[in-house]
Amino acid sequence: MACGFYGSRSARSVICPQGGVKHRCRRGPSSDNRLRMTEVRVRFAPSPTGYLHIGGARTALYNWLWARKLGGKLILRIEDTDRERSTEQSVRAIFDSLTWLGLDWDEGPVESSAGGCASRGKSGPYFQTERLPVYNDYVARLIGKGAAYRCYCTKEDLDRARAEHKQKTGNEQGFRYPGTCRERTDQPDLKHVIRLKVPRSGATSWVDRIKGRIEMQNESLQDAVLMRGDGIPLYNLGAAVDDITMGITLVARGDDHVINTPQQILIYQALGVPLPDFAHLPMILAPSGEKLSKRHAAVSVMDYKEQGYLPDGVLNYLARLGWSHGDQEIFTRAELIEKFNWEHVGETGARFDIKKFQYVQANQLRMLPPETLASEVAPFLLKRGLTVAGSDPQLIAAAPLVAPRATTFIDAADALDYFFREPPVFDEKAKAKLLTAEARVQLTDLATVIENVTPFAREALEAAVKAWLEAKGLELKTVAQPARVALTGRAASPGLFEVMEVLGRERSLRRLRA
RNA sequence: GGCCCCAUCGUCUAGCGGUUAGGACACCAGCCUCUCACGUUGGUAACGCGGGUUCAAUUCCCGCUGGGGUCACCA
Repeated sequence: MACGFYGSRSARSVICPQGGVKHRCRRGPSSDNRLRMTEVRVRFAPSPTGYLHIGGARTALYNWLWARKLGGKLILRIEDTDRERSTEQSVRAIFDSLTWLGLDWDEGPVESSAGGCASRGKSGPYFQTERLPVYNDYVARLIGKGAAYRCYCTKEDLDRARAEHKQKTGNEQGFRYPGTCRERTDQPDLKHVIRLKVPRSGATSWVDRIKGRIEMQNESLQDAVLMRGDGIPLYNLGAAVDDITMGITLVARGDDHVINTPQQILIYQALGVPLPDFAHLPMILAPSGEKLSKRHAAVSVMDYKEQGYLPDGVLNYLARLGWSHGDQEIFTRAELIEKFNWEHVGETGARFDIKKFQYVQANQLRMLPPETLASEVAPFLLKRGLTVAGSDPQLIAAAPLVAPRATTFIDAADALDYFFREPPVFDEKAKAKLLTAEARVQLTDLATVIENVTPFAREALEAAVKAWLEAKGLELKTVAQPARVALTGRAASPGLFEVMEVLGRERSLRRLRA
């Protein structure tokens, strides 16, 4: 990818904000009717300042589900206006993560086959730093309407004012721009930022698709900086202008943006353009209740890929974390698309629970057809030094045996190991305990018993072995464990006869006689 | 601290005035069984507090408490 206007500095590990604010108003009337009239256009607008974390992935998922459910469009927009922190590597991480999850976008930047960066869709470009003329245009309009103004205050001026505020109130927080340049009439050609001219009275409100009606008094709002001194837009300007020019009909984003929404609405209103719907998703919390960070769990989407999770497992868990559909816990992708709605998105921050995640993931793993499980687990086998083709019939035969015993592909690969390693790795403890001289004699007999069983399949094997045991007055459990260790090297495995069947006659005999 | 948001088992949640407050994860016990899982049966476990409104509040309103978010020329 050569979307490279970031230089090659490496990504810092920055946690994308996905904070939370909640409310308890009744939901507004659904605007499904209106949405049905016009094309639904939603967007996922990450900033490329680190890996894509699961909170961001959940936001992307909900947007994607909504677009797919209603036949709308999902736009991917890269909010790279923080030049300090944005990296090309992070852009790639966003692409890779979304692609792995299978969350495809209809418009936005795409990696071209040549390895460069192309653009798909007609409302691009989709990198904010490539849209500077658009922001200049809108700033001029806002100033023309009296909704924004040039502010010549320097950083030092503001720092001084902040210090005074702190001295006076004893509080570092709560400083607000005093409005020094608000009514300034001379417009010298000096370095300046652009600020939003927030009305001094009145209130700004909207009916959030998740949180219901939210209202804020304008006097509690700041004259936020819209554009830096260097002409690069800040979040509120970039988001509002892009959502307008890209025709976004529903803005669904993290709950930490509730506070920015009034300012953005003010921009829409000043411009006289229709408002989109807003949906603010509660944040994902750590088990302790604080903001989830990498101290608590793997938070990068790609970490889960490496740990052998399934995209559908991740998506299923993320969907259920904060959204529900009655008592259903396990969903296919198609069901998610069919059943998702904003009405059943919860208003409370949800704690990340790895156990529940694993449960959901394990269920998704078990739903895979043997062929798919085989081809997906093959790379994880390779990581253990076992070169097995994903299409290997023996692998496909073994896959269903380990599926109910595994949560991730890593578990599955581990459980598959002895089918493909010759000789198997022995659990020394189990070997010492169970493969006694006495047991070995018995295993030799067992080998003889199964030697000519035809077909060499589980039912026939079980019948033959049981008949032999009965004749000798023995119970299966007396030979099962030694046999298991001889065949698999372990004290725990799938059923003995299934294992023998997959191993085949030759190898089963060899291992029993070893 | 200001502003904003939230509040049902430990966790994720169902509930949208009258329910034995349901499900799932986790946990405990039993069953199944060649081991380990899967599966299955049962169990422990919740409406934060105080006022209203109402014949009736988990549910509606207010306050309190608690938790969270946000107060940048970050997003």
